[in-house]
Amino acid sequence: MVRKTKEDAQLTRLQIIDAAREVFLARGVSRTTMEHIATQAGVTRGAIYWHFSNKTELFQAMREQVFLPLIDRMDDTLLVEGTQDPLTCIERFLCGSIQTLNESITTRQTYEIMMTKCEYVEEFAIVLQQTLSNCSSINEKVRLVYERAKALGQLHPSHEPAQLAMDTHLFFIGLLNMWVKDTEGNRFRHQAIELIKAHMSLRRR
Amino acid sequence: MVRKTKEDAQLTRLQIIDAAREVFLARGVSRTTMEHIATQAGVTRGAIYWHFSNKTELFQAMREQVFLPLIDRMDDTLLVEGTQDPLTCIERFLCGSIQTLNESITTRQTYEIMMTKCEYVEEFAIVLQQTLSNCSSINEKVRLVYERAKALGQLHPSHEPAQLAMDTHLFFIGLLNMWVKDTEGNRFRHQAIELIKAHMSLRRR
DNA sequence: TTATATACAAACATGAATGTATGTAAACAG
DNA sequence: CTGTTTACATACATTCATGTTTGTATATAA
Repeated sequence: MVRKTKEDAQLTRLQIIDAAREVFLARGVSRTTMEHIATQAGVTRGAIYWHFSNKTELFQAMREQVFLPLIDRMDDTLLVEGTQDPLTCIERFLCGSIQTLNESITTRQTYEIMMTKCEYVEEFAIVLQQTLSNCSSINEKVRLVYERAKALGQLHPSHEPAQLAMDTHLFFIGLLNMWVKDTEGNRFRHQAIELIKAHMSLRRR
Repeated sequence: MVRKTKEDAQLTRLQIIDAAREVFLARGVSRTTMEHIATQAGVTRGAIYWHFSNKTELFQAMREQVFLPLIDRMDDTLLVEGTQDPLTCIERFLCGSIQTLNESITTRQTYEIMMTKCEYVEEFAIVLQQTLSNCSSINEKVRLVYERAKALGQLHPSHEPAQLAMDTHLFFIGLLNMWVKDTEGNRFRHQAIELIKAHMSLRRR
């Protein structure tokens, strides 16, 4: 059972990433051994070291699997103007993210790993910086939409788009945090959508 | 240089905790070795194992050093009613927490460790649960204060205290997260107070 | 058809890190 | 003044994870 076809190889690669995600979630990234992942994937460490040079690279692959498509979706939802009124745009974006978490186990697990099962030091410190700059760009985009809302007179005159955007952004970071940490699912998960709507209704004139 | 007096012993205990905090911050909890901590503290592993049975216990000690006093302060600020109007109460509580982070290096470092340099698995999973229940109680207290505000007619009639509390709570979690992660200090740290005031002003009638 | 590169498995060598056990000098109790 | 306990340092044994090397069967290119 060696030397598979190229497609077979890509399949084991995906199996390894899947296995890594499971084990990372259960044992934390640091305590996870290549051996753990190999066993979970039904291969040997040799296979893993063939596809990835070390655990960090494997972690990055797992991360990109969910984050790259997510960034694309963000632009679609937030920046396609004209179709909807701005505030609904933001609301949809926030709800959409929660919905993705609800529907995609992979995304959910990856978020949980990144928030509570990973230490951002040395090679991983970059990830934190990437996340931060990602946050900045979200914030920027939300601000632009609030600008449009203000131009359309949908906001209270005393509210500044920049501050509203930051407030929404921080609210959402908090929501994501609690959503992910609330693994029992009783407290936040099923009322997240309501919370978003309540948050947005604070802004509507 | 052995067998210090009891006070000396307590002092080395504190030195060990200090050293642990420094090393945890720099290398992450998992990658930190007892040897690392010992070297930083200027003792041997023997000293550490005398005071703490393992790394987890040492971590807990470091954590309690800042979190126990913090919980006390929270009650004081939030629950002493009558002196101030409710909304100012909340605002003061939020600003006070940020101020503590600004003033106390120990608190700041401990928060950073707990947010980005620690994996919440196995023995550490309890910490996450503790933090969550802590959050619930904060949320509860904030809600009570919003109830008072509503009774005093300080809120828009359409705003429910429970939802406002959750919104404020999530905003604050997000703010803490970004504050801590923004180690360069240029983006969030110096505008945190403004953000809190803007957030609260959204609520005032 | 043969040579080579691929996709792994298996074996090996090395380097930690942990916990414990033992040693020891000084504080303290009597 | 002596015995005991304290507060460590030192030494030891064990476990374990990593990266690399080697082996190998098969796809694939030529």
